Amino acid sequence: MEYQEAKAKFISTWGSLGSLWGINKAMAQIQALLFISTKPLSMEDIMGDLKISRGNTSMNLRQLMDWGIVTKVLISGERKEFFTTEKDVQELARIVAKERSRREIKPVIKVLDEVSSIKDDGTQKTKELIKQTKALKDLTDDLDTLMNKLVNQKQNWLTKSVFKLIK
Amino acid sequence: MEYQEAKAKFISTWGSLGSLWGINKAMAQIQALLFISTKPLSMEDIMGDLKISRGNTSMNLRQLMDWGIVTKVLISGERKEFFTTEKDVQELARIVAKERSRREIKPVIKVLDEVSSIKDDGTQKTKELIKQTKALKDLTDDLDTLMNKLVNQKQNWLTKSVFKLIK
DNA sequence: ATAAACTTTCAATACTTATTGAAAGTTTAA
DNA sequence: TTAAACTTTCAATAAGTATTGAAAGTTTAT
Repeated sequence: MEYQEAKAKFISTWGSLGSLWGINKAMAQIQALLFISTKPLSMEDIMGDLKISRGNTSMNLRQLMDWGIVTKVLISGERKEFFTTEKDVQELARIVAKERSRREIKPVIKVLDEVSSIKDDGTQKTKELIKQTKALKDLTDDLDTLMNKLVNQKQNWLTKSVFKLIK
Repeated sequence: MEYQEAKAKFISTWGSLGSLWGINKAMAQIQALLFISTKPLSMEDIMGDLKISRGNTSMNLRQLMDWGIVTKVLISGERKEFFTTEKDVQELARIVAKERSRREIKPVIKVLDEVSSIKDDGTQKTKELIKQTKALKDLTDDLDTLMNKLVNQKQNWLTKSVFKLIK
């Protein structure tokens, strides 16, 4: 496999995988492109390479910056803006985990908590609703806590954690 | 909040959350309905309660059965088929984790492995592609391993794991 | 073997989400 | 201050997904 083919395969796979880590295709592809680039890229570079429109590029770069995954870099002598992504995969994982927790998991925990706190009117179906949503709330809470714990151990958190659990 | 309101809120939240655990809205809503039901439900029951068509119900029930989350139950004296979902949240989490690993994560690891194994032609950009996809592959691999480890500890795996990591 | 009861399939359609591109907005240099 | 260089916005539209509903298929009882 040649460089071009490998690059295309990587970007396309990472793009369609976006949904797995909660972002859309174009966002994921832009991030992938920056991730394997040896230097910051301009909007023109990105548009050209991925063959997407200026508007699309602009909006998705902004979202990536909102997530804290991509940053603008100013290159002296250049009028255009250039962009880079976080290059360390561990740090990238930390950012993604934190954002997803904040954006998606925490709000769900809140709803589950509300629902599981309704008054027990003594009927079977109410008891079941309370019991099951409570169980789901506890599970979600535990998973969220675990994820944040993992991710906050800066150095080599993953290897260490895997090791702890294996032994 | 009354039973009906709480039930509706739960089903709707769980439905829109489907994407978080990798299934579609109708699938998630059917599962949610079964999850808080005190007895198995027929296709009619589900269609009526969620106000979705027969075809939609049939297809999504089938998918839920493919995932191993929902099972048919035969009720003697009844001609119709009835359905239940796994009621234990821990077991549910195990199933979901395993399926997602198999369907999504493993295939990605394979691609990352292929891409990171291209011949190093000595250029900067090839070196960067290899280095970064390798790092991503290792991370994904570790996360997948960790998830499967977690999930295979049958009893109270989550609480235990959280405890281990905290202390 | 027939028909009623029930389930599945799938082409048509509705709904949702992503993308374009050109106009409006902003910044910089002279 | 002007205009060129660049970025953002957003209505229109395309692309992608989910849903319907009716016809075809299957099972069961007689």
